[in-house]
Amino acid sequence: MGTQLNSIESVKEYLIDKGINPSFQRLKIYEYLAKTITHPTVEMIFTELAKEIPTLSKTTIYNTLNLFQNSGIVSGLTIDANEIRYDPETRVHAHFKCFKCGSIFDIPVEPSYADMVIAEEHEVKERHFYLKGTCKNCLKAIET
Amino acid sequence: MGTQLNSIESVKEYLIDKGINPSFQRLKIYEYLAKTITHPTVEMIFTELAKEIPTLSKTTIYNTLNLFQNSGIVSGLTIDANEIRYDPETRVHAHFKCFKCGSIFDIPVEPSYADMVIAEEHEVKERHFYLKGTCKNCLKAIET
DNA sequence: GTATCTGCAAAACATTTGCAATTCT
DNA sequence: AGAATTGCAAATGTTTTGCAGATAC
Repeated sequence: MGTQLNSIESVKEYLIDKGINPSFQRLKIYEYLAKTITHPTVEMIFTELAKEIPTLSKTTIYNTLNLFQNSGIVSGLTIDANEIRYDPETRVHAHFKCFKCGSIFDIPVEPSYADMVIAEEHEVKERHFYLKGTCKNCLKAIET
Repeated sequence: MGTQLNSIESVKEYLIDKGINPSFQRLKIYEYLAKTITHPTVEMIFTELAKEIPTLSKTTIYNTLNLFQNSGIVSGLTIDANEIRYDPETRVHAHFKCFKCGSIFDIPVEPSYADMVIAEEHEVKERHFYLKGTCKNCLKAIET
């Protein structure tokens, strides 16, 4: 998972292991996701990587992220309409989105948490927990 | 909340109580939401209500739903990108969306559930729990 | 008669699709 | 050469915005 992949070499091995042909663009996109904690949108990924890869197109980013999602190594977060954010962390955790500054924070969850929703007889494959409100940074800014 | 509002009169009282001017369109939109368990999209609301109100426009539905959300009587569910679904139920509960048929089910949660995510020092105002997978109806269909 | 509400048409975005050019082996 | 990948341009689909006409008190 994301956090241990600090070199291009280890990203390469990781993608191969997941059955994904490690093209230059795919490596760079996964590497960027793995080192970024902000759960970026396609726009953010594009803006950042286009500095290094001037020929990069958003279509490739969309293609690549869809491929990553289908391979189960990235999940798409639809915390708000009109933007998908991408997360290379596949363990169960929650997300907090701040109304004011728009930041998204990872929030740890109790280990037993995931089991507390009884899904009747449905077969559950994904669990998403989103909290929204005002983040501690913005609260601090208001106080003063 | 939604479930007790079975007459136009009680919807009217409810909207007035929430500080919302109960226009004809607003009454009809809220009434429809309250009696519908499928968490409809704007498209679905439009298709259904346009039968009764031929002059109705989607703009009015968007305006009205945004108004309802700002007044806190409806919440918008962004379970998937590219569609917002609307829910007049404001108590904490989870939603299950079926990959196959697209249906959304309400799922009850343990009373203590909502407190199990520690949001550090963030001020939490909304909690969304989304499960995805294959619903029991689709599972049954596959068996046979 | 003035505020508000409605709804058409256009704009704004994010995402997907078709397809041609490019790259890799 | 052949298969996979990339990326431009156009299409799609949802939500928002500008504004003129209708409605209500």
